[in-house]
Amino acid sequence: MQLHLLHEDDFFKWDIILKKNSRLSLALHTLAHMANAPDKIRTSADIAEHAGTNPVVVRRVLGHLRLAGLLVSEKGHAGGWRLARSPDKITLADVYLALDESLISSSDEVKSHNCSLERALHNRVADIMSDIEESLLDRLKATTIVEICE
Amino acid sequence: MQLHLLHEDDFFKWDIILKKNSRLSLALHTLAHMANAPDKIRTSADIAEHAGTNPVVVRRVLGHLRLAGLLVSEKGHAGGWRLARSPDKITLADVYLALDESLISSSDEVKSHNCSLERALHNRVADIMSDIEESLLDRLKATTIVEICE
DNA sequence: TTATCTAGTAACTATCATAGTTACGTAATA
DNA sequence: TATTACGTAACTATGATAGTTACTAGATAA
Repeated sequence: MQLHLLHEDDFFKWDIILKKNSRLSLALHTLAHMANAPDKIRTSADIAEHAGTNPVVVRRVLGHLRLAGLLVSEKGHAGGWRLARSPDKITLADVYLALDESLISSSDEVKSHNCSLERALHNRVADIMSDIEESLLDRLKATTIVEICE
Repeated sequence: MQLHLLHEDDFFKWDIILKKNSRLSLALHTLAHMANAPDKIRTSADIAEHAGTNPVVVRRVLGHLRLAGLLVSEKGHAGGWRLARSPDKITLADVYLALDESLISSSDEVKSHNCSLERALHNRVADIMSDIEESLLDRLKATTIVEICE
């Protein structure tokens, strides 16, 4: 039925490219607004309305930023979200890493590389992908949240 | 029903990140094998079996490379696929661009940026994304198909 | 001429990631 | 004690991708 069952040499995959993913945008959007008025506490409902999405989605995304120590949240009356530290100490790399995405997906399913060509190919490309991710991070580290809303 | 209908300030999106996408891998895999034996003509069925996928998928992906002038294909008896030029003249950037993917997706749906903050944010991030894609391309241009299978 | 082989492509299905949504538990406070 | 807001599970809807079937067009061998 499926051709790839016929061949044990399971195909390996890399991906650069983009994902249909608005988490990064939502995170940056929110952080930028917070940087402009750091003392204001915002509820997920406020943020969702401003960003045109749903409070649960907001809590989901900002939860990653909380885990990464970029935001703090408080429950109950007068609760909500605020920056955990000065916005000039938060870089785009912090945000990117907080969202736990990776530029490179070298599939785990890399099994038997029968031919040496495939092994070589895999290693070469993996090295290049590492280079690329490193330079991506360097570029993101160079910009803080404050700078993107000046 | 949908909150984003309540707010005209339609949210804009960027994406870095990766897509679940094996086209790049299939393309590189195939090109690397062709570089090793440039005179051999390969059918989509051969390639599919070796890559563990389906001939139609192969023709779909390689079709992009043909449009980009990296491969040629011939129909009929003894037809199939081969390199359109020397593999040391094909860089990873050629392949990446042939597949018509873009690292950056600054959504077309960027409508009204009501607040100036959003305009600034959008412009800043777009600039950074351009930087990143440029350096990605530079890195990919630096490696040829021949080099990834040495 | 005819059979065969191969690319090109449309159309459909299956799978998966994501976002959106509802619902409810937990914690804080007026 | 009622209210507010986060935390999170569970479900649905949507869209991208790959896989698959089936067909057409073109090229060659017999």
